[in-house]
Amino acid sequence: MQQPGRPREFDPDETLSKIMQLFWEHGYEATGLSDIMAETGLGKASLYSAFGSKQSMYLKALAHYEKLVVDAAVSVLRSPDLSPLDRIDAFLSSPIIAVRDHKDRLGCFLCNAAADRASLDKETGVLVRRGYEKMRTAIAKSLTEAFPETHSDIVDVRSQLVLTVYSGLRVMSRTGLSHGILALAKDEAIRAVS
Amino acid sequence: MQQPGRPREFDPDETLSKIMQLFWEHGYEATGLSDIMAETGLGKASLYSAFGSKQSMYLKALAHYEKLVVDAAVSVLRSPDLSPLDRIDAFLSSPIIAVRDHKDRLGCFLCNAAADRASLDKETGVLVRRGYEKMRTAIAKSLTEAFPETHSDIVDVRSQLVLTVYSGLRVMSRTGLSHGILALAKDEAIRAVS
DNA sequence: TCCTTTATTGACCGATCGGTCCTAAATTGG
DNA sequence: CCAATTTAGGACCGATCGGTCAATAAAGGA
Repeated sequence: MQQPGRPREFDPDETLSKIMQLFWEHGYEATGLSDIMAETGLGKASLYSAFGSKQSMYLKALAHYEKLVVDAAVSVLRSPDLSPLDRIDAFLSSPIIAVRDHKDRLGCFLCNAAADRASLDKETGVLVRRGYEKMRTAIAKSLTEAFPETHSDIVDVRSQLVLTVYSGLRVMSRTGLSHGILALAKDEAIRAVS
Repeated sequence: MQQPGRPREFDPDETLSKIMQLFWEHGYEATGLSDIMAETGLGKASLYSAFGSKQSMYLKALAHYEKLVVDAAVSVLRSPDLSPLDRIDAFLSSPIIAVRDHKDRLGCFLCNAAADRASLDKETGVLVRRGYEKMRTAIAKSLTEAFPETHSDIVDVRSQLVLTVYSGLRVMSRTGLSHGILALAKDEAIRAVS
């Protein structure tokens, strides 16, 4: 079953991934329509008809990040193959490993968006908070599993700490800080919630 | 004693403070020369002759931030009126108080620069890392004072954790997150290094 | 007073920005 | 084969971008 009219020649999801990469790496203002056209190979009008304005592209890219990357992180935090504490370790280690193995200094799109756009654009703030909360909830679940006797208030506090450390690691990783220094903070954070 | 030629009609330091505010709040790309002209009341050419290109203005603004804000934070961390641990508490509380009392969602210019520019511009990365290191050293000094018997390696690790939490708090504060939630993480971080 | 030096002002520059529109191409159902 | 519908490509839009320049103004030294 297909709509009448000429079919589109690109995969919107794939294209959105490319747009996401650009905004993720360079931020909102530093990414031009021309960059997006070059990266996706699409014309301006195609992009507009598919995704709307630049602002709308950014929000869609952020939502796409939530679906791809945040949900993957949440999966790690629920992986049955690891102990609850090892899952949190893996969660906090991922930014460090990215730097160490792939010189990946993208950081976290949510964190970058927080610094870049959240104070200027309410919708961005809503999306970022939602993504953060997803991760915090998953962290809290792991902590509860690791320490069933701990009061839930304490779990909330500690999960917030883990999330804050994650956010800090991601941001600092963009400055070129060595992964060794980042790993220090991670290990101490794990110790703090154990 | 004065140079020959027409004297400038503005205070470069005051002007740089205004430029700093703009970049701090809106980031590099979202701040236009037109914004800077409006805020400072100066003509484009005056700005250029005094501070150089936009890129150079940004770096000077970042260095200005280091001198004003980072050094002030370091002073807090050395304040003789507070116990060493209370100084660290005050340091981590400042972003939360800013949100609570002044709805100040600027975050930390260093952290914003890290997310915004550091991965695109090496000089920005150098400045940001230098500012971070200043703060970390001051934190380490307070920790050593608070727990003289602790091994210096442990102090380094814990000071890095405090700095990471600070960075995370500052970034998350820009999303509109309530100060109550931020305070949770802060208290737990203090507990972790105590 | 006149010359040199520096600062201010506003016009001006080409390039690029985000966004629109029109035409041609490709598909459907009739 | 013929509308109707949707996409693709690219010319085009006014606005704004960062940056320069020449003319003018204001100071000091001689």
